[in-house]
Amino acid sequence: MTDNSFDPATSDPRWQAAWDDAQTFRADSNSPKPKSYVLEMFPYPSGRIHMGHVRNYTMGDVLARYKRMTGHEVLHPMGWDAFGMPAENAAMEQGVHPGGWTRANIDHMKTQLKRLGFALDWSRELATCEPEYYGHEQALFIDLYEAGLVYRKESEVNWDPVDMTVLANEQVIDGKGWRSGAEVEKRKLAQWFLKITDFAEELLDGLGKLEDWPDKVRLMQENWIGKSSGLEFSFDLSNGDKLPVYTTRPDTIFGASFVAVAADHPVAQGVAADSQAARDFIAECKRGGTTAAELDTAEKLGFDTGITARHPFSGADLPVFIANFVLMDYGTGAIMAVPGHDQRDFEFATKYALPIPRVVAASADEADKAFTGEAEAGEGVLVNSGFLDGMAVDDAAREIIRRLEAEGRGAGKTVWRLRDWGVSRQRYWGTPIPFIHCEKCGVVPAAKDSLPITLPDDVDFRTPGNPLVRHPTWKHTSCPECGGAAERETDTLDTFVNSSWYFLRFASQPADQPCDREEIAKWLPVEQYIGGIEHAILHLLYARFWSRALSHIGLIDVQEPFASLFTQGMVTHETYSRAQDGRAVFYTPAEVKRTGDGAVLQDDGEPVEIGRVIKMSKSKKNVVDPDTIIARYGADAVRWFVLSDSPPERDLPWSEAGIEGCGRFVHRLWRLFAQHGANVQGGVQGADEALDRHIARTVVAVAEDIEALAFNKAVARIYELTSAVEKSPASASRSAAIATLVQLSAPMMPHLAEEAWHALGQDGLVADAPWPAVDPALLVEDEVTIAVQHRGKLRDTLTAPKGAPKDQLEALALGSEKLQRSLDGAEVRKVIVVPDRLVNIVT
RNA sequence: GCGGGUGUGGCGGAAUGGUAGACGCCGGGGACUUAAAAUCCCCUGAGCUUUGCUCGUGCGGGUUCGAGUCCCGCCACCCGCACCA
Repeated sequence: MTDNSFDPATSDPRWQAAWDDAQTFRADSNSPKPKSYVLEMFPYPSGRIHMGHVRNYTMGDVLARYKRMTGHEVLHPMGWDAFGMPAENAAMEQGVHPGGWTRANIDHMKTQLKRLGFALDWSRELATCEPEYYGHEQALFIDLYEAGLVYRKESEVNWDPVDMTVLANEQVIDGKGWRSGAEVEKRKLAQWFLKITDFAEELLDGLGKLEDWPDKVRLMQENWIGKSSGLEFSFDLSNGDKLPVYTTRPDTIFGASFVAVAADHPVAQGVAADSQAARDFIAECKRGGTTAAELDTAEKLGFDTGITARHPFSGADLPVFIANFVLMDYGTGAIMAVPGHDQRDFEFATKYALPIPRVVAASADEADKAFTGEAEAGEGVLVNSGFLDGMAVDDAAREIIRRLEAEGRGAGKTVWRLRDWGVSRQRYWGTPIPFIHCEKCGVVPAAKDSLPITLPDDVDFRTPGNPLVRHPTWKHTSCPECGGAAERETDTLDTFVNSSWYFLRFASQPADQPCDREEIAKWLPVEQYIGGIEHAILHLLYARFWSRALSHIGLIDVQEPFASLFTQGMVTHETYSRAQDGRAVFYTPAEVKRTGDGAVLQDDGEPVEIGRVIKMSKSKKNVVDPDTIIARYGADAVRWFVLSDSPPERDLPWSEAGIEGCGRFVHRLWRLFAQHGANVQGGVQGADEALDRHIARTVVAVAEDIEALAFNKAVARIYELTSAVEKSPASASRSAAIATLVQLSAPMMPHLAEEAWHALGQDGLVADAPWPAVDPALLVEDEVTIAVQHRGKLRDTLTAPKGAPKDQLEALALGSEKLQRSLDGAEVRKVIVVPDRLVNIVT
């Protein structure tokens, strides 16, 4: 080896081709090795990959390559979440077909991913927009229907009257359609739903077993499912009606001083029918924002209906208000308000001068203690509550439920926040819902042998509305039951359905069914799933639901598809801008040159303002293009950068200086390998024990770091070992260290590692090499450094034999000149000895 | 407002209750070179009366022989949200 430079432009493609030719990363379902399924969330084919993808897929890749080296049969697939609105937007804006646009994007992005040298099994690639995928999804949808997990009901949508289309929430801006600017209407449509609520309890319980999921994600899902238990009972109203309310604090029932209903509650509507004031108030409630933050800070408002509600125990007449803080779609849309023990009720009661009785106190003798400006939601004993007095909160709640149930006036009830999943989308670019509307037979599933029901290609997006509805022939078919003329369902499925089972199809892709039970059992669950926190709730909950639902119908036997979940941080970059006509104009990093602590625009040399480091986004122009970076530094430098420095769960600030440093390190490593190749021919002898120990330590530590996904730490250790090897004189140990270093860096810098492996004269691919073995004897240190402290402050460090007895360490420490100077003759009162660590002298 | 998280040099960050700042970036100095680039070596938390000492992990307390780490109370920022009765 005489060539002293490493050229990624020629080396990267060479090794990528070598892996392809050898089908190195093809997963064998029949392998006897232990399996490992490593999966990253598959991308939406938007057109180009971004740094977030690079970071996500590099993490998974390092793990996949490492797992291969440690003797696992690894499944590491890739595919495309290929249905969705951006393709239809492109169709409308650019006049291209969504399918053509999507497939071109896939081609391009696949090329980009290949440039990064990912160890992917491309033979299992799938795109959800292909009939080979969505046809099976249609079959699954029919299966779920037959199992009673699919139904239709009326539901409200955002309707854009100009574009004649349904809008997603994110497409409604200030109540107007994002494209047309038209006032959005609420329309009721019959839509398809999946019965996720049947699995609410299971999905909640299952979270407890997902120990390798972030607590944060589990908590978010728990809150989303939102189980609460309480009491539902009815008040008798002064107008003769009954008003059912739901409460989670039945124990505080004697503290109820008013009753409140939501603005769209039937009672409110009834009052509004002949009261202009009520109508005005209801309109006002609807004007305010509906987010939690808005509502929380908004003033509590109420409208006294004049109706009263008879308290079920005290018999008191409580006023009934319409209140802006009561939600119609939770519980019964009406509450008993207990101001003493609920902060919202407290604020309301204070504002409208309603009584605030105390019914829970720390002890019985504090029954009349005043409130200190806020409600008390804590534990205690019941007071001022008749037959409940003296009881603990939990016991009182049970007693109230028992009594009301015995009297047939109410019942304990569990209420969930989780609602059924609406999967209908009135769009073209999605999986056609495999149902047929027949005038005679009603809505019937398509025959399984008629699947896939494919999308028509001859559509145009110049006319408003869903092309499937407008298409001259597509929807016309015959009824599978009676054979008569019938129409296809023109709704398509939510794209979250596509991503709810793709990980199954990766593991097993028979032609005649969605997946094979045995093969699924072989590969699932996914050992490590990696993706963004933005999918913490919906995607991950839906995927868990689908696994359960498909298990429920006997297709697979997987309750939890993802054994371990990791959510990586975002890739960020500082922003560059100038104020122009009172607005900020942003510039891309490529247009800007950093100058020490400032930055100037390349074009005019004038300064630009350096803004906050935030997530890369097109609108702020703080993006760097992976292709440009790969072209300049090579794939390995980019991979190394996204693994370095920042812990993977935190944000990664991209910087030009940082990637340059990584590029330098790649070449530095190469020089080490290349020089060694030149030197080794003499056959170097001799051992270097310190280096041997360092290698052994590093091999173990890097393995631990990779398994913990602590890539930044693994990187630091490789830096350290590199420096140590560079500084060490020629020896057999050094030769061994260099081969080891190649193996250690192989998961992270696979191209360089292959090139070096080859140059060192090793056979085959380093991708197929095992993880380096370690002699356990080398991990045992025989000398340790002891810290010598005086009153907890470091005064000296000493070397001592490992395992030295306490008195020996104490004597050694007391012999330290530096310590004695610090002691300055003071009386030693106590000596703390921590074996192999430190001696602390207390005076 | 509620829930969760984070806070350590100029920057990204290390650190089972036991030597704070590993490793990288930036910066400074030097070597090599006609010169530059590349590369290599050294320095790089602050302060001071500099063989060394003092201070220092958002702020204020506490526990401990010893606290970045544990406890209590604050502050700032980030993320999530559904007034869930």
